[in-house]
Amino acid sequence: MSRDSSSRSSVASRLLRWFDQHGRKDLPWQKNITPYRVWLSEIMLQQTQVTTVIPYFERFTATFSTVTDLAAAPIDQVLHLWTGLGYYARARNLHKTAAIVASEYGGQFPDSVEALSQLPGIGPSTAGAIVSIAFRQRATILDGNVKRVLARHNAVPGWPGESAVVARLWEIAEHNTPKSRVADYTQAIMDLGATLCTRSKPRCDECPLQRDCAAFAQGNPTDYPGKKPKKTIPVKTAFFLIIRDQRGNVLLEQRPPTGIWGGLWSFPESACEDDIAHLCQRYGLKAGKVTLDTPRRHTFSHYHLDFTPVQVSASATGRISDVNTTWIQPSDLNGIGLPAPVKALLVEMAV
DNA sequence: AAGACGGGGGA
DNA sequence: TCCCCAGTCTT
Repeated sequence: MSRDSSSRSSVASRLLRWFDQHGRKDLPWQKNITPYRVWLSEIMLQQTQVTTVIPYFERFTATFSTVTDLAAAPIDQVLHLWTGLGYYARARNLHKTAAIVASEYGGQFPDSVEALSQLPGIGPSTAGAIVSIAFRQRATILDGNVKRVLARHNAVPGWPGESAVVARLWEIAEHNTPKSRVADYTQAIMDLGATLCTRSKPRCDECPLQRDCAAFAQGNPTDYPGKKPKKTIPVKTAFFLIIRDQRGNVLLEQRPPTGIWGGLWSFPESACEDDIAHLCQRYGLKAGKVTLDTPRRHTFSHYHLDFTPVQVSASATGRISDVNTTWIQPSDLNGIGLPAPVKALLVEMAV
């Protein structure tokens, strides 16, 4: 039996009934639904919560009405609008996919999971979201909220980072996906995970799936999904060189296109205090007085970065050769992408 | 299969 | 502090 004897209606029909009464239907991307807007919202919502995404989504759609407009924009403008959202590879892939849709699909997104999955930044879950929500065709998603709902409802043990666990969750997700009202169903199960079936303090008393929820029956819903095995993350250190000219402009360098803060602009960076003078030479500068600021910590998912801002008084000696640099005014940060801690430092300097 | 990849918010 | 979130890509 795929269904508990106490359940009189399917998971999907109970979720849809709950969604009709309690679901959120006025989020920005739920209005004027188009493939472009659904795609943009789904990329932004990867690993990022709704309240964080909303202002970014509004700025993007106000700036770029269509995927073709986005494709025509310089990548620096895209990264600038993405500043603070994190996972900047999403922004680079967003721009690549916009270009492909504009040039190879005439500005119209393809409508199949297979074709969508070929585009940069679109994986199986995002493709399922676009097909089901924007094209209203049967397709399945499995994002963090859905994983949590299904892991609890079926008491699926293990951490979803393990391939066997996520494979089992995909099976369940596909089994539950209805043929009709699939757009509302997709919104409904994400909404349930975001608002009732939350990581901590789930509101099981209000849940339409409570009566056949295995984890609720066990009395331990928050034990699902299984936790990621914790490991201590390393600490890295760096010195950020704050170099200003007579007009107060600050020297920034564009980071390589891949890796941490890929394509974003940051301070010249030294791993070692003794290398600061040597590093300055690379920028065509002769270092004078060096003043160390108090260190700060920025934490990534996989390491801590303890960075020390360093005020360097420097005089120009020649041209810069192999690094892409620019001078900017801390009071005018428009047009370029900045990592959050770099932007914070610049904003402090502008005061 | 495992690691890389940001930043924010809740507890 | 720690956890982890509307995942995907690279190795």
